[in-house]
Amino acid sequence: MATLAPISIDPRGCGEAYNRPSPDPDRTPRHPISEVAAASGLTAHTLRWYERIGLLEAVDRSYAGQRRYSDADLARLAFLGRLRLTGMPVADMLRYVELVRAGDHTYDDRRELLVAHREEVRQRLADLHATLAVLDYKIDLYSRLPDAGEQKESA
Amino acid sequence: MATLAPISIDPRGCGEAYNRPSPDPDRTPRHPISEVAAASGLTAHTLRWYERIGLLEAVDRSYAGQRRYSDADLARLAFLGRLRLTGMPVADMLRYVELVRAGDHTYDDRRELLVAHREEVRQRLADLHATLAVLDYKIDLYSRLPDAGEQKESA
DNA sequence: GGCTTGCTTGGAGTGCACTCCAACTCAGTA
DNA sequence: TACTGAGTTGGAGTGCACTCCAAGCAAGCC
Repeated sequence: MATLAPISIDPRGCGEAYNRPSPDPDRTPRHPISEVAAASGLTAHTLRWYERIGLLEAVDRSYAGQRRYSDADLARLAFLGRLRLTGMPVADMLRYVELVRAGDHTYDDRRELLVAHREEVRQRLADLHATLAVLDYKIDLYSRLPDAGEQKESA
Repeated sequence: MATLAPISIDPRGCGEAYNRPSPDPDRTPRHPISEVAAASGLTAHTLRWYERIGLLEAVDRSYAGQRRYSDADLARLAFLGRLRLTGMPVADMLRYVELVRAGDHTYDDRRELLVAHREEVRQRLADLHATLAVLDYKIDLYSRLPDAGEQKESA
């Protein structure tokens, strides 16, 4: 719901980060949930929920059991956030990450899914542009006719 | 929910149609709900619901009690459809039509409301554009690496 | 020790925007 | 006259995506 604040990490890198051939166990800095919430525009609630439903791989924990997000987690989140922000249903996002988890032989399916979403995005862009024109027209109209005090029957 | 099929009437004219100084009782053709549903992309259910909650003025009825939408109704619907399609909450749409009903002294408030929505629309446009770039990047990536059969660990 | 702050959990609750239901009326056709 | 199809109603139900809750734990500070 909240506008997704741009996260510092390039969202393009995320899908790839999923299936890194695990060279070494990722020594990048770790982030507590509050920080990730602030950076991603998602609430801590939502972050936990995404993990619960499988949108996010189980996140690392501190020895006290608290979540510690890696930079790769952030990158995944950034991309997922973009998908969500542009209206992809959570169910489709889930399907996408399941394809990613399934391995390299799902490239075609993943591409197909993204292409379909791109079409949706283009359609929305067109709708928004068209509406922007209408809004400009009406706003201009109202600006030319500032509050007329009162006139004819109104109710 | 359904994509709003473009309605044949210019949506810019609608707000004005609300407060026509009632010159004569509008002799334009009348349309049954099924036709309006098809034209507007809203379901008949939704059209009745909009009327019930006050988004639409009580629509004229045939002598048998069935709704007969005027062209002015269609124009209002076209604009409301645009607002809805671009994410304005129904509550805000309701506020807008209440301002319209309240009379000509609410121009400023109406303009303010539309300006706020225009900002939302612009923000969405920016988000969508940014995401489009990411999608292009990843789709291109998947196109270059078509299904790798299988490789490393996948699960 | 006591307090605050930040985090944990599963399950229940919320808000929005429809969407459907059952029972009904009316118009048109055979 | 029977049937079909399109319309009517208020209230209840649905689906999605969160969002909150209560109860609890651990760390840091006075």
